[in-house]
Amino acid sequence: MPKIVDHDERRATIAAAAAEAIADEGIEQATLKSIAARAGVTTGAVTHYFSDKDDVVLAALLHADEAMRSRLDAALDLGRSPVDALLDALPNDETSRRDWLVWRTFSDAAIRSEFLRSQHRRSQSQWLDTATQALAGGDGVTPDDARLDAELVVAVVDAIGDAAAIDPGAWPIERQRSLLEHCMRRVHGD
Amino acid sequence: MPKIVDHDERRATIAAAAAEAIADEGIEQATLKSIAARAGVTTGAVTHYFSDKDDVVLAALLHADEAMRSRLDAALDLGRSPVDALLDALPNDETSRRDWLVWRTFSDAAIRSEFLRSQHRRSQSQWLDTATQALAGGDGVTPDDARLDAELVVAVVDAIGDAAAIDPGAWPIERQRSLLEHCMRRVHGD
Amino acid sequence: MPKIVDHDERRATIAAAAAEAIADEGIEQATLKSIAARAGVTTGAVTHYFSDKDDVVLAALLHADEAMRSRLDAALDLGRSPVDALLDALPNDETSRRDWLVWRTFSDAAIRSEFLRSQHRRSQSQWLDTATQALAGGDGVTPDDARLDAELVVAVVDAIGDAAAIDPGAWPIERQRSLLEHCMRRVHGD
Amino acid sequence: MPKIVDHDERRATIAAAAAEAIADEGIEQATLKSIAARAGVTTGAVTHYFSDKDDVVLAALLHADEAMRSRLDAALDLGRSPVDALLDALPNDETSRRDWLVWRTFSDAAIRSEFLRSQHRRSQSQWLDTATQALAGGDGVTPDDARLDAELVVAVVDAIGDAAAIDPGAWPIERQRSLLEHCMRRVHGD
DNA sequence: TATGAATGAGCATTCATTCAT
DNA sequence: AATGAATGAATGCTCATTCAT
Repeated sequence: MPKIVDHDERRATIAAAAAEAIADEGIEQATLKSIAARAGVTTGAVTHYFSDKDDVVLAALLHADEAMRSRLDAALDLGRSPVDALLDALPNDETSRRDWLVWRTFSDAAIRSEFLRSQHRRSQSQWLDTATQALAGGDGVTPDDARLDAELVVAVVDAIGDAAAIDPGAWPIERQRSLLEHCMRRVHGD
Repeated sequence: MPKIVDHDERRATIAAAAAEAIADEGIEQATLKSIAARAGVTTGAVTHYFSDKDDVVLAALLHADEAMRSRLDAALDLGRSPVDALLDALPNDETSRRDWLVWRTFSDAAIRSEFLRSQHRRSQSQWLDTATQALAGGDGVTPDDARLDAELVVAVVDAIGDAAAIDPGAWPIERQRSLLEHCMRRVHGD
Repeated sequence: MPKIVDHDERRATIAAAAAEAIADEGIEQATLKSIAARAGVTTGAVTHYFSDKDDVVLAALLHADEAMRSRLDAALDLGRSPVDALLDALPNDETSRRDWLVWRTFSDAAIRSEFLRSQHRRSQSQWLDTATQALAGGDGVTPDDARLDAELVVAVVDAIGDAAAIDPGAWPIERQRSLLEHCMRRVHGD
Repeated sequence: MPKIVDHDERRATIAAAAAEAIADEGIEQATLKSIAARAGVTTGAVTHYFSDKDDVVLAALLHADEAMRSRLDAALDLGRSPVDALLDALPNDETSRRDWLVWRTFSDAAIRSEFLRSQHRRSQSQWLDTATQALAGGDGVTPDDARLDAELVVAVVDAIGDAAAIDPGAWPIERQRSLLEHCMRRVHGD
């Protein structure tokens, strides 16, 4: 019998290490060696679980995407207000910032890959669906406007997340909250 | 007698070629050789006018940033409405999309460089100032709210520009206009 | 109770798989993994039966050498004419071509290994002995000439086998037969 | 002005070094590093003049092929007898043996490459043409038989060259001459 | 007996950089 | 001012080998 390992768990560990490396060093500077070192294995182990670097990177991107979505869903499930839930998902600590940085990388990679673009689009529309649901229930709002309101909120969240991930110093949580709440006020016509 | 060349013009040509290369191939894949080829010179010429690759890249980023700002200013000077002016600046053709892609690269680079981060921040606040001015004049709006409205619009424009640069197919100009106009409606309380 | 396996049979199976792999992919491209896959086992099993890759390769070379010789001996035992027997041994189907390709590899390996060179030499002289016997019986031929005739025939067979193994399209069986028969005619003075 | 070098001469030097390396170490063991070292340059220089390893190898193969042909042609031009000329071309010293070893490698490579196979075939037919011409002039020999005689001689020369390249110790020049002269005697019906 | 996880050395290749001309 | 030859470090990747199970 071979050494017993959980193949999927192993892949997940390496994917998480890769996400870290990508966030810290950028997608090109994140070498197999640095990814392996973060995961505490050798480069050979990485190529044992992934066919090539693209494969590792893809796993890292999906890993971070999934993590971001989970964070938002968890917050909503806990019954927090949309604003609070979104603030939970925005880059406010090491982990969430890391995921936003990886998400940026995902977007960049999507520019030059048909396949990643479709993944990216799918992920985007899931965000939009969640937002549309979370914002539902306003009176006297046409479905078209409801959709546009959701797009508006998603756009603002994206912009805040991007800006805060790039320059955390310029976007403390209070600034994030203040802009997000203003957005909600404008959307609700207050 | 040495050959007479306009040093600055030469640098600008190469910077523009580098911006093109970065947008087309990504910052890492854009090699000195490919940049030189686009500019119609040899790698030696590039290193003659720039100290190293970072220097070329910086020039390319500033070049594209400048181009985007000019486009917006020009549109406003022509007396176009804020919405039309912003749509002019958003990625609607090869050139504007290219500049947005370079802007993304700029943002990425700012993540890991103190110097670029300060440049990036300055560029962002110029956008915000322009937006604040362009949107000014609403009655019964407190200065704080005016500032937040401007931030909101800038955020939405950033998000649209980003999304459209990444996935132009998903963001035809009509969609850009429709979301932007909705944003304005909400801001003006219609 | 340990699983019961026939050690020698197991080695033979793997050696045959290795011969196949070497003929198909070349000696360097034939990896332990690809050899194991052809044999329907894991790489661990291969290293269990052989000390290292060189050992597997050696077994494959001897395996193919043995197969070629058997094919010639069998044909002669069936009472076929020397020409027909040799044509049987030449590369005329998948199997015989494969063995010739492995034989080439054997020769290559012999260039850089004292040990393989001696094996190779022994194998060559067995061919020569067989040929000398098969061609024996001409009248008025001195023993020296008989030996040279045999060398001549072996040389021609080697050359045909080589050429046909390398470029089967250029060496259909008719061409092989025609050259071989011409050789015999010249040897017999017709 | 750049450093002035003769591009073609540079390529030829590296190709010769590669031929040496291939003969000494085999095609796979001949690394770019070892080739570069033999040529007295760095690996970067090799890739500067050749697009990749395949390209270097091809140049080496053609280089050796050309050298062998030249050697035969030169001997014939000097008015030597066919036998003497062929013996000149056969592996009798370091250089000629090296070329025969590279020729073997060429043949091997031709097995798996359509392109090399066509090159190989062309080279083979040039040998045959030369042989046909050199042997021409026998009385009472039909053209068909003349062609077959040439094929026979070429086959024997190939076989001797191959054997002598692989195992020089077993094929001193006297043995090469003796078999080749016997071949000629049989062809001429003595 | 047999597995396949893990290693790490070695490869071809790419590329920013230097520099003789 | 401009060239492009040459360098050499670094990368992704392959693979024989080892070994815990």
